[in-house]
Amino acid sequence: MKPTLQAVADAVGVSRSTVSNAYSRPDQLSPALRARILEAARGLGYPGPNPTARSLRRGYVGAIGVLFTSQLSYAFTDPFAVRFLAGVSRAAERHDTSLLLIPVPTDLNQARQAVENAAVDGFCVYCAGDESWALDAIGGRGLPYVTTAMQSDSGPAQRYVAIDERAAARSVADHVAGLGHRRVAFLGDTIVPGAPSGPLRLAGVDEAGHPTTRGRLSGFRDAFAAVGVDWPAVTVLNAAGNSRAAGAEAVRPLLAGGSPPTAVLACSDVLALGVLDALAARDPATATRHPVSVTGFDDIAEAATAGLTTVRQPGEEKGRLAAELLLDPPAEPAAGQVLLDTELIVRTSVRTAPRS
Amino acid sequence: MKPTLQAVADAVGVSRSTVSNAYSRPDQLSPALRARILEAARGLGYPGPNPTARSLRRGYVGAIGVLFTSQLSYAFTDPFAVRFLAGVSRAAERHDTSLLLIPVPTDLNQARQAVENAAVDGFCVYCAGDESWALDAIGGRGLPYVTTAMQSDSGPAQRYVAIDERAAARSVADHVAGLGHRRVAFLGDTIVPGAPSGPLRLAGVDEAGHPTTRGRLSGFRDAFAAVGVDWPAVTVLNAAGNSRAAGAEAVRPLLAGGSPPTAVLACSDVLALGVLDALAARDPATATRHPVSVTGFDDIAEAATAGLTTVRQPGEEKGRLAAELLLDPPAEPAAGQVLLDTELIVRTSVRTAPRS
DNA sequence: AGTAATCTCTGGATCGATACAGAATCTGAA
DNA sequence: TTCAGATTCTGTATCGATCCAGAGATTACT
Repeated sequence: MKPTLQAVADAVGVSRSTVSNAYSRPDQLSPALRARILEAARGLGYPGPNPTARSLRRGYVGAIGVLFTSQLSYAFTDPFAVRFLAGVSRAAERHDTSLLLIPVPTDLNQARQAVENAAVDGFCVYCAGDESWALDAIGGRGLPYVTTAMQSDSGPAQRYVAIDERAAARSVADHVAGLGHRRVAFLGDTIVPGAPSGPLRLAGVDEAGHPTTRGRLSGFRDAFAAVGVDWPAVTVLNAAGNSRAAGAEAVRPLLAGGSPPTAVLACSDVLALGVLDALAARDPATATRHPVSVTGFDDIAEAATAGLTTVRQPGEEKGRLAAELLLDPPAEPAAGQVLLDTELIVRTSVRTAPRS
Repeated sequence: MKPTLQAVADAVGVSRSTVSNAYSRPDQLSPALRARILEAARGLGYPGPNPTARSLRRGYVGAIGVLFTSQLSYAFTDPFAVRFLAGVSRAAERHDTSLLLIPVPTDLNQARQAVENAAVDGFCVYCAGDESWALDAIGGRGLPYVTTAMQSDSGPAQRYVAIDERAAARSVADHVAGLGHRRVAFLGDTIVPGAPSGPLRLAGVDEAGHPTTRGRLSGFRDAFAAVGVDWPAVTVLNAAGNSRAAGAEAVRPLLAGGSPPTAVLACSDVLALGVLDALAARDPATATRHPVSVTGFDDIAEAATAGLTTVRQPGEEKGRLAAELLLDPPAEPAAGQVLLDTELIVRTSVRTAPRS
């Protein structure tokens, strides 16, 4: 059994409080006594105050939770999520705070419990779907949180670091439309829960499940509606997951068809890279007959080497700011609602539309 | 103030224990009473047992620490570290365990304290230098840990998931040597603490600070010694960090020189990619006059697209196994010491050596 | 009916520390 | 010498739960 504070106190012949002070408030006792205490502690093999007991008494933990409402390992699979995490960790470092990554079970009840059982002082919630249950649970515990998307019931005190998804998406789509593309496809991840990979019939963007996807699709739609390509004329492609493979698989049938789109606008770089994979796999003849332009979203590192035209959002900055907002809340509530700028990055993956 | 267990107990008119059981041991009370209790809890806004108090009493936390002895944000910057984390998180998910990522201050005393203050049940230590102080601190707390490298004082109970660095490095180096390269350079990150970027005079590999680097350099050395290229004849290049930029910067002077090496063997893919960057930046004339082969180490995703010849080590597997070993220790101590297989991946970045 | 076994629930002890008010000792100035 | 003020240390209450031995009430069995 590891010795406790009490054991050290007994060994030195002082009170528990004094030993505690030796560790946590050195100014409260003479340096000589403090030295004696630490010495004795070393001798007994006392490793310092028990972190859990300390948190209980102090009422704070020194850690913030980072919540991915999907599978935790996703956080390390998606390059953009990784950059977000990098930003969060940078802020955490500055504040001497640890990061607790919590696996979220698929069962909603268990998921809620996971959030309720996390020993943290607050949460950074990475939004990639419906996380209202999580915000509920966090709020129920009275803990502060910051999200990466404006919440629908967003009050003035609701903190977030987000981008204007719709405007950002519109900027790439305008670029594509401006180059003459009219037969286009929009590609998104799990647009409708449970839908199969491939073309999807959607009455409108409102049917998209995730707010982020909805926002991006809206931007795409707006741009093409502005040049006379109305909603039913565009193809909506559903990918079964946010991965290259899923992106490639989703477009494949369309590419094999007689008149493929001249451009595919994807809701993420990862999906877009998948499209490029699928295009590269076509035989050269069809490739020259039917050139296909591609755009992504996020501007991850691979996008640059792949020459992918995309819209950049500052991932690390997003994470850093979110954590900063949580750990060091601004006095002005308005300062807690941040909309980051995005930037259209033009590369080689979009060409002028071929004359039909 | 949030209500406590006691408040709920009072409201229902039962004892604290019973309310506690309602949450943690449903089989210990009648379903009817349990329902009434949970109902009352909802009514009062009781969010469930306080995680910290629970851990204190139960004596375990439900989280494991992941320790990067360098800067925490490094963990998300280095692709191999990210894959390791992905593996750890996968295992954590299976065991319903959270991951605590702890920022480690540069000051050694504070660093030790950070480890001592972490509320966790054990540690996965990602080895990338000297972490003996951390292992000491963890051991001092009586917590279990698993490392990613054989420790020097490794007893039979010492758990780790590692690779044979030397043999792995030798396999790529043999490949390069077999293709006739004799004028070569070895590139490593921070080979000697504080050394500047660029060529380094080393009496032998033993002078390399980090065990991992030492192992890899040894493998490189062995391979070339076997074909008659002895240590003083090879150039050792020091990179100031594990990044593309650092890799590129480290080789630049050598490439600019009159007789550059015909091959550069890097201790990591990231560095190797940096070398490729530097090579691509040369003017075409010198590029054809002095072709340079390059090898990496790890086989990260970018290596494939860059055509980098490298040696693959299973990063996710490493993380997964490490966490698994920690969370579910094997009865046999020998099973706690894992050496993973590596594989030479031949791509296009290594060509036959030009005839001198 | 009698007794054992089972099911529910209770209460005090405990996990390992920190907070805070106050006691004891020491300083220095009048 | 005396007394206010600073310094150093103590002791009790407390953070919010879980554990465990055992009390009552029920059920089961012979």
